[in-house]
Parts: sequence; C-alpha cells; structure tokens
Amino acid sequence: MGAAYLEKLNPEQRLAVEYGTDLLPSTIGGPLLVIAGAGSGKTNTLAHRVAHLIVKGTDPGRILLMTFSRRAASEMARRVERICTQVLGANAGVLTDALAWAGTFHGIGARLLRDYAEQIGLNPDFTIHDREDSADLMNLVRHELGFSKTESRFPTKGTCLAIYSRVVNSEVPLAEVLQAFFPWVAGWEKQLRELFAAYVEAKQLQYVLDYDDLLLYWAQTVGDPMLAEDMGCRWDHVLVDEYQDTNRLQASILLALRPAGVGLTVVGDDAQSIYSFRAATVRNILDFPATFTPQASIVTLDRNYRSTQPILAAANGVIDLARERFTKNLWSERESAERPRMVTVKDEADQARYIVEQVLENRETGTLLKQQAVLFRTSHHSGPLEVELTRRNIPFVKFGGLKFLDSAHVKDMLALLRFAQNPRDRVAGFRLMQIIPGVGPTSARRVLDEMAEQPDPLGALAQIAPPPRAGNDWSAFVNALNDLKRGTTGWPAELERARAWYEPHLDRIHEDAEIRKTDLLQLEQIAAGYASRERFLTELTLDPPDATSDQSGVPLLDEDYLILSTIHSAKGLEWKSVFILNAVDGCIPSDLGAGTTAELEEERRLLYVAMTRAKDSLHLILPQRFFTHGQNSLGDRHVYASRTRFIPATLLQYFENRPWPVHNRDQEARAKDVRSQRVDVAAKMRAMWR
DNA sequence: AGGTAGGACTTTTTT
DNA sequence: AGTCCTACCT
Repeated sequence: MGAAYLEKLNPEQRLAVEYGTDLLPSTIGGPLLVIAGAGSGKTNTLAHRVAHLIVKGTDPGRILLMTFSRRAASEMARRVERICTQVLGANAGVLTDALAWAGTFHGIGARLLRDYAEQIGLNPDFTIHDREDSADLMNLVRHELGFSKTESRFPTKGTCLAIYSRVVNSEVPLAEVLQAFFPWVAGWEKQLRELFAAYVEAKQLQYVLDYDDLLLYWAQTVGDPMLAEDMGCRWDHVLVDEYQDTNRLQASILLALRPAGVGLTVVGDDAQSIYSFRAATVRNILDFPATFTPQASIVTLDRNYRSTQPILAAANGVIDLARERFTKNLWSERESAERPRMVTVKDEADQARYIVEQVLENRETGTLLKQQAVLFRTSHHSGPLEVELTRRNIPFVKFGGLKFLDSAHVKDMLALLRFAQNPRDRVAGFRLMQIIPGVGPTSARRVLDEMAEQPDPLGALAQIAPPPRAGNDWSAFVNALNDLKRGTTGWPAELERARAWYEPHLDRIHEDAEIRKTDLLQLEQIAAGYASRERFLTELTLDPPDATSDQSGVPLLDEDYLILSTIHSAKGLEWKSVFILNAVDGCIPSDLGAGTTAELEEERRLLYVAMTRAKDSLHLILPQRFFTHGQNSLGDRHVYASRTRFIPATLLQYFENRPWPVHNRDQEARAKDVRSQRVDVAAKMRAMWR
C-alpha cells in the first residue's frame, strides 16, 4: 500500500517518484529521464523523489542533487525537508540537514576539488576567478604574448574568453568552434591556441581556477578510473535538474560518475532550453536514453497545474511553430474566460505607465506585488519602468543584469581578501597595487614578478623594494596584507581591517565615496554569514547576490515588492500575473540573437518560457516606437517596431488585442472640439490699437 | 605614472 | 552607441 504523501501525485509523477526505489535495498534502479513540461510540478516531483528515497532508508548524505542555481537547490532542500517532516515526524529535520550534496555543478565541483586537491596536484588554497577576473587574466597574457600590437586587431579579452569557454564546455575542437560561432576571428586560430596554452599555464602558476576549470578539473579527475570509482561511490543516487541546460562537459562528468546509469535521474524539458550561449546543448537530454544499455526509462509529465487553459493555448501556439519539437503540448484543467492580453502602446514610457496602472489595480483587488512579475529579454529593457516605479514609490526587486559585486569598490575589497588568501593571484595583486598613488602597471608587474619567485610570496613582500613613488602608502598596504594573512583580527572582523586600509583610497578616488561606503558595510553584513574567508570568497564567486533593488539593501522578507527579472533569471519560477516587456522584433528576438536558425529557435523558446511563468493573467506589451540611444534627452531619433515574429497573425486568435491608453468618448470629443476651434488672435491684437 | 583624446569594435542572457 | 583600448603627451 502506497504512502499517503504520494497520493496527491498524478500517476506519471508518482511513477517518476517511485521508479527504481522499490527494489531490494542492495539493488538500485537504472537510469531515468523525466521530461517535465513547464508547470507540470517538476520541482515538487523531484523533491518527492528525494524525500521518498530518504523515507525508504537512503542516507541523505549519499544523495547528490545538482540544480541550475543555488536558489533552486535551497528551495529543493526546503521542500524535501517539509515532506520528510510530514512523513517521519519532527526528527526528520536531522536527516535532511544532511542533504549536504545539493548545489550547482560548479559549487559541488569546487568542494570536490578541495577534497581531491592532493591527489590531482592542486593547491587547496586555490582561489576562483569570476568572469571578469578571467577576462583580466586573459588580457594580461594577451599582452605578454604581444597580441595587443598586431596590425589587424586581435580579438578582445571578452571574445577570447568566450571562445576558450565554449571549447572547454562543448568539448568541440577550437577550429570547429571558430568556424561555427566566431567566423570573423577564424584567421587567428594559431595565435588563439598559443594564447589559451599560456592562459592555462598562468592559471596554474597562480593557483587560480576559473568557472570552467571547476568542471574541467572535475572531468579530468574522474577521467582516471580509480578516482572515478572512488568519487562515484560517495553517492547512491545522483539527480540532475534542468538537464536541458547542461553542456557536454557536465554530461561527461555524470557519465564518469555513473557509467551504467545506476541511480541516475535527470529531469528537464527541451522546450525550455535557453542557455546554449553557455554551450548547453539539448542533445544531452535527447541522447540520454540511448547512452545506456539497457536504455534509460522515460517518464513524461505533460499536465500543467500552473496556468489557465487560455494562457497555455497561447504558449502552445508559440512553441508549436518551433522547427523541432520533442515534448508534447501541455494541457490544463484550469478554465478561464480571460485570454492573454496583447497591449499596444505608443512607446516605452507608456509601457511603463500601463504596467504601473495594472500592477496597482491588481493590488487593489488583492494580488500582492510579490505575486506579480515583469519579465524582459535584456536587463536594460526595464530602465524606463524602473524610473516610473521609483517616481511612483512602488518598491521592486530586480533579478539579472548588473550585480552588487560588479562595482569597482566591492571588487577592490574582494581583491584584497583574495590576495591575502592566495598571493599568487596576479589579477588580484595587479588590481590592488594600482590603487596606490604612484604605482602603475610597470611597478605592479615588477613586484608581482619578484613575489612569484619566492616560496612564500607574501612573507617576501616586505623585503621587496617598494615602487619609488609610493611612499608611506606602500607600507600601509603591506601591513594590511600581513595582518589579513596572519588572521590577527579573526573572521569576519578582518573585513574591518581591510576597510581601514581601503577607505582612504576610496575617498581619494571616488567623488561619491560616502554612497559606496554603504556597499562596503553591506559586504561586511554578508561576510558575517560565512564561516571563513575561504568559504566567503568561494561562495560569493559561485553564487553572487542576484538581486538589486531601488533602495539600498534588500527589502525585508515581510515587505511587498514587485518582481523585475530577465527571462533567463525567471527560469523555474511562477507568478499570478506576468507582464512581458517589449514583445516586439528586435527585443524578442533580440537583434543579436536573430543570426542563425539555432539562435532564433532559442529566442522562440525564451518567449515560451516567459509566457509559461504566468498562472492567471498574462500581458504582452508592444511599444510601437523606440527612441534610439545615444542622443541628448531632447533628441527624437526613433525606430518603429513590429510585433514579435513568434506571434504571427495565425496566433492572434489566442490573444485579446487592445490599445492603451483607451480614450473615452468625452475626452476624444472635447479634443476634437478644441482642435476645430478658431480664434483670430492677430485681429484681436490689431484691435487693441484702434 | 597618469591623464586625455581618438579610434576600433562588440553589442544579451549566467555558473 | 558606447565601451574599451591604445598611443601620445605632460
């Protein structure tokens, strides 16, 4: 007889939960693929599967659960705990706290690499470069090789890193990657190969890893059969969420950990694959079943519990036009008379006004701001809306786009901590030293070179001749570093020590130093939540705070605020009411993503993902006129936009079309009267003198 | 070393 | 349409 907690599930969900768990304890089921459409209760199903494994006796510490974001991982852990508590009673909390291996591929990778550091010749004190640090290092190497002085221009640091990253993540040879994605720099293949070799060498000398390394080192480690077996034996079950957004390198890791697919479950939806720019490939999910003998079992969840039927009909209409489809259309029993709205407005300013009006109206009728979201293709699309929200005093939180950590002063502080942690990290050192007046690239490079030769670089720093013009500022810098290194203040108090060094420079460099200081205080708050400097640096790089809001600081949990989010960051989430900004060609699809068919198809899926976030109400807004950027505020250069090509005329039946603002009769009539009124002002003025 | 001016080129989404 | 990069000047 089945357990009560499973009875709320539909038959397919239940199959996905129970598959391979009813065998004898010693035998664990083979590979399972769950195709889970949008809103089909995927998270809930996966959480139930994990909980079910635990209830059936699996040690939670022997479950590896990999999700796309940290946010998704903690949400999953929370749900698992709730289910376990229901079934097992209060002492289940102890069990699920041990769900220790839940996180992103990158986060799990970082942990494992510190564990296996010795076996694979990695210094366990390695620091992790975020994307910008990696680009900076790429740039240093690029200069050293003299590629910055070529007669025709060598690709920029960003492009170089993008190429490198794609080669690593897609496991496709450089030549092919250049051919397919970067044809305009294909002539530089030889130099790029040389650059990447030097880049890899630099990372190794400096004990730094970039994002890709977290996967690559992991893959290389399990490339060794003995280590692969050892690592694979840590877990009885391996579960992966959002499998459609994983890349080849991640698939290789999984396969090495689970060569026969025993205890392996992957969940995903090919219709929601939107991360191919990160080398994710939908082939992972499509090829999964045949990777194993016998083939993996497949369970499909196509009943949608989220959206009303009219919303689903429109979304299905959009995805039906995709060139390739693997999943079936979703269906729902949630009836509604209300079709999604397609609202035409004059321009982006009106778009913002319309949304404010609707959002407030919804709140009047009982829908909290938090249950409403505004979604957009690129981060800056929400600019005019943010202005309007601020003007009207409507609180909001924005996901995606520029982050807290991207500001120069926060990066400076983190560089100091990172350099104390790992004095071979040249990017950190290079940045720091140049903060000091009188120190430029030349002396910074000289000092770093001398440090690099020493077995104890930081200890040797005091012996190295300071840059001639640096004066007392130099010794202040050396003292700060040494204090941090020795840990005299302890953690997290050492942030205060770091700030004591940095603030005078901050005052000197930035006009708005006072505002920036609040950010540094916030950084201290965040730091207090971590056990050590190493944990802090690692976690912050892998999981940066992803929201910004209009006020300084994140709003309190009990406050109400509107959600603004890029479509990418909205993955996996849902709201009662959803507004999609700029549903016009050039925005969705983005001009930049309309190059190849594959890119275009991904843009289509992006619209699909956005639409399927809505539960009860969905609005697509179409501004007709866009003012082009880069002109003064009075300029009126603009372009006219047309409805997104993903909603051709045949799909209009699924929408309710209306313009906004709606002019009422009286207003219109009065306007007409005024326009037809004629006054002979000139005659009156002449009459004044007669 | 540091500031400025001019020029080339990429431009989105994120772990 | 900016951003970033380089080269030149002080």
